Amino acid sequence: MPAQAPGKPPGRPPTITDIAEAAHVSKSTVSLVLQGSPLIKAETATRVRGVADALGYVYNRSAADLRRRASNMIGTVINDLTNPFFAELLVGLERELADAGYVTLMAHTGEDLQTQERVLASMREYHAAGLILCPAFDTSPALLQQIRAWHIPVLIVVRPVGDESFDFAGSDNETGTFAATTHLAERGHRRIAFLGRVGGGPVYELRRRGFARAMRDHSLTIEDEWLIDIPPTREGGRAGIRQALALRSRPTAAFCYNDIVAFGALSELGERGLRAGRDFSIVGFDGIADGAHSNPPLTTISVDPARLGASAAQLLLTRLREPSSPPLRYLAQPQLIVRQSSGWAEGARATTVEPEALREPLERRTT
Amino acid sequence: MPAQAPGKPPGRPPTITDIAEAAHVSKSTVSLVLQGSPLIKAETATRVRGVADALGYVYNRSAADLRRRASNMIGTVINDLTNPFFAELLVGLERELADAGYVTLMAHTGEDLQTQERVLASMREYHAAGLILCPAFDTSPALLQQIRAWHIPVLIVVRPVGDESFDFAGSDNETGTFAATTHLAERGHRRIAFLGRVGGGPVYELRRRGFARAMRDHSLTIEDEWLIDIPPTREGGRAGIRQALALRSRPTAAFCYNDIVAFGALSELGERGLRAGRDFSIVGFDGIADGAHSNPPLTTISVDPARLGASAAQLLLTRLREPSSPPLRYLAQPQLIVRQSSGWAEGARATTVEPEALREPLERRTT
DNA sequence: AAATATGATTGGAACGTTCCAATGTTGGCA
DNA sequence: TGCCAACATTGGAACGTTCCAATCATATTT
Repeated sequence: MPAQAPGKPPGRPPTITDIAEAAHVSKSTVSLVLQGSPLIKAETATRVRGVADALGYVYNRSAADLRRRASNMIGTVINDLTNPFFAELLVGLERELADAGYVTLMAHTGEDLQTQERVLASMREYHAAGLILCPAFDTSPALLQQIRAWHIPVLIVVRPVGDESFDFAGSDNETGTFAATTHLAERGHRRIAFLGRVGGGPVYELRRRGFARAMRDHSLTIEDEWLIDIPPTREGGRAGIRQALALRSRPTAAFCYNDIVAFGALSELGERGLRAGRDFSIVGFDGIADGAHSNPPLTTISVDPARLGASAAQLLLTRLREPSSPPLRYLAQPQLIVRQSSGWAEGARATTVEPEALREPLERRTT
Repeated sequence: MPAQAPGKPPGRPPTITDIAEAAHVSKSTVSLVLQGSPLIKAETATRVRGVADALGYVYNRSAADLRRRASNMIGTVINDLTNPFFAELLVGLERELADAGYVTLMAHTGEDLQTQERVLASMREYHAAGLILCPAFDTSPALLQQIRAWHIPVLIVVRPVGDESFDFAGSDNETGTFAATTHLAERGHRRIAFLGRVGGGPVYELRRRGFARAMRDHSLTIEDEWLIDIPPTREGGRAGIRQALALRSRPTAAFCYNDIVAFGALSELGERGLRAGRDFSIVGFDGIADGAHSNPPLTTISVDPARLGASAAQLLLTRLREPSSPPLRYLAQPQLIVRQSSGWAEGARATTVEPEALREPLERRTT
């Protein structure tokens, strides 16, 4: 602990040169010690370290970064932290990076392309060792090409952009949606709505495809009006349910683009005196923590966002180690978690006892 | 845009010296131009800027930071991003900092004191211009004294720690809770539970005090068993309701320590076939976005976390401008938002029409 | 016409690291 | 005794900025 008087002005913080003097070695030696180099004799190293502590030395990364032409910062760009999915992803990401000795330079775009461009440029100035990008909607592949010219490793997360030549971590959207829809079909639902964006990009496309495939596999037709175009928000979920309930050939269940939409749906159902899982079935996608404690608890396709974040970090770290290996790719296999929001269709009867809802033992103190 | 070939090796990025040469000025001039100094003639400035763009120049902050002995990074330490309250806070924070030309070095502690200490030290090495700290539970004032000795401005957020000599941004917990409890009392509830931690630190104390004061003001007594000790999590909310409903003198309403707890409570009520707002009343605290779309929508005390974050950022920026002004302090005045989760007690009848639920017009695309 | 003020530009020494090449210092071996 | 290898350590030139003091040109005042 430095013996710096609380009120006193800084007074020129010690540098490796100061340590070198005090320890009667050269600054090169000190530098090597601080880097944990095996070149230095063990006893010298401990002595130097002792002196450093005694002087209250603080490593100066600006200086090191300047000389090394690199930093230990990873720039992380998130499009919507308001969605717990991304918050949880970020948590997993940051933890993994910190464990590896990296520090997270974080920026939020709120889906704004200009902001996105600005923060990326800023991260470049700061010499970020790598970038993790959850691209905003409509991010152009051109931007990525540009970043590539910066010669700084980028990992795209969640939403694929551009060709397959970029490192990518995401989830298997088609398989996940297929599982979700199949689950509803197996519970006897024949009229199933899809609540989400039309033309919302590749992720939407894949989910819609999984939905269509599952319907086909169960010989169910899809009425056009069941594909309900809403923004992927809680508000959107509400609106989607309102629309769905007003349809001629009214669905008895809905797959929701993500958990947020599903929450909106649950809310709207509740306000109409309907209970999800009994009067109407809802399945979400993402597996955010809140889903275990919504009303009712949400059946969803879990991609385990925190784990996805951790994997993404791992991928980038691998890339940093192997700058010129072929594109890396990680697709989380999502998992169906059955909770109370999805039930049996009228007429169809449960032949077995419903499985108890899976409930995470997660226990975290908050606020 | 730099005309750098996509595959080619970097090849020594241009520096101000290169620009100086190309523009036939000194590097001092270039430096001044980049800083937007008024000392330089306008036409020279534009010419230099032109050359810089042409060469694909990128400002090197490591170098600048080394020389200036300072950076434009603000270290932000969050204890629990998993709680949307903090996620929204972070969003507000980051946006404000970015607008002011600062970049956010973000770390998540997950309430772990060791992690907290580690990341703070790391931010110090990176020469953060200032720190924003949402302290983990049981953060010792000693840690803050230590940081003070670093001579780097710190702003404490949400949870006060140590004496009043630190800059602080938070919300008026007592008044907020008072309003929440009053709301329940005015709706005819006489047996009101308090779901939260006992001994959970100053924030808990203040909320409990506001609760007690409101009860007293309405001549209501508080049975000990109504003070239900649960962790401030969704799980905790569930457990709290289970306990509450099992009590001899069973409450008809509950104030929840935060919105997360309230969500757990709503979930548990739902699973027991009870409807919040009709069979039992729930009020939360924080005003996170999800509250507008829970089932049912949540009555809560809103502190507008995003705005709190923005204010916090402003406070720190002020401090950076005025390093030695007296301690700054910002207490957000929380606001009661009445939605459907709180209703009239049995027997008490609504004499006026219930106000329409306030619903934010927020519309954000996600995932 | 000299003196002074104002405006525009510049040299060069820092800032605190890293890392290459060089220098000592041992000890082993022929 | 001399030679070489292995081990420990070291000088010093970068890295790309900033900013002070100095210089040079031009305009204004006396």
